[in-house]
Amino acid sequence: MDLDRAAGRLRAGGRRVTAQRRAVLRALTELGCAADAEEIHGRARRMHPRIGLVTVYRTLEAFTAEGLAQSVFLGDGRTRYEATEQGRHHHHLVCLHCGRIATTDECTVQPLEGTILRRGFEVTAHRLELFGYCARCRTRR
Amino acid sequence: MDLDRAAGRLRAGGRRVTAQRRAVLRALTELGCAADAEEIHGRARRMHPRIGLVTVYRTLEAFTAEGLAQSVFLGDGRTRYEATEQGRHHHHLVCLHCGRIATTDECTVQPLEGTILRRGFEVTAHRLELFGYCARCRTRR
DNA sequence: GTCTAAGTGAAAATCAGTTTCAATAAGACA
DNA sequence: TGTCTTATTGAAACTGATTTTCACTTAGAC
Ligand SMILES: [Mn+2]
Ligand SMILES: [Mn+2]
Ligand SMILES: [Zn+2]
Ligand SMILES: [Zn+2]
Repeated sequence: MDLDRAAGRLRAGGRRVTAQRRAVLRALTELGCAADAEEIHGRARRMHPRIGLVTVYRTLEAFTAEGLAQSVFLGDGRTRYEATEQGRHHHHLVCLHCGRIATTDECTVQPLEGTILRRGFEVTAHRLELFGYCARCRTRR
Repeated sequence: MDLDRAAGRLRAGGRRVTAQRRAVLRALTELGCAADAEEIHGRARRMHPRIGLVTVYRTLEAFTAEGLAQSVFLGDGRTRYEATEQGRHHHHLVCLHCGRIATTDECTVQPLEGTILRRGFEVTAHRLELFGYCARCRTRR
């Protein structure tokens, strides 16, 4: 998500574009997958040293509301975030041994959503995370 | 999961079978899907009035480690738990309007696990939650 | 029955995330 | 460009979920 597009979305939502928000947006894209608030704060500080962690939390909330970011839960007690990709989505493969995160663009959930709709429930979103052992950890262990 | 089976699994893991753990196990099966620690505590108290919330947390941790229970994350800031069904699993449909939870036994994730394995990552578990609007909330709103 | 380590409860601590409030600064408008 | 309104910010205090500490209890092995 480039800055202009993001700025437009924020303004469309009645929100202001601040140096802090630009810093968080850049941190988010630089960090890639599933970064937590502390990590995002640390990275955002490089561009805007005075930014507070509170502002990072508030910004992530605003970004999520405007569809610029989305939350990811990996079960480690903190909420993680990543920039949303327009019209696409991916899922995470979490290695239970080393903690590294890989991703898949493949998603086999849509057909299931159809079946569920036939039962009356309209699915608008889903979360899928896969856990196991990455190639590295599977061989040398 | 019946008591004998559960007791066996606990003992196999070097753990003891206590009145508190029996109460939590029963609470878990009575409550069904995705109950949080407070709810489980409230229910367990009916059978064992002196049980503390701390013990409930510790028991849920033990049960999870022994495969008797599993955690569920619905994104509301608390960890939820449910008894594991042997050899089966299901997924949750969370209504974004009324909060009610429905379930599906259908799971389209396994073929994806195969594809992923071909890339070297061995999937041992997955979490899938679906969000949207239930029949009730979809019609009358 | 005795013994020992696992388990328990209450209180205190931790940790992620939220709220409060006074100061700051987008950006609409003159 | 300057003025004004109101969203945003940072620091400190707070909240709510979960964990840790520690003295006491008890399951279950012998
Ligand atoms: Mn990702
Ligand atoms: Mn369930
Ligand atoms: Zn790994
Ligand atoms: Zn509903």
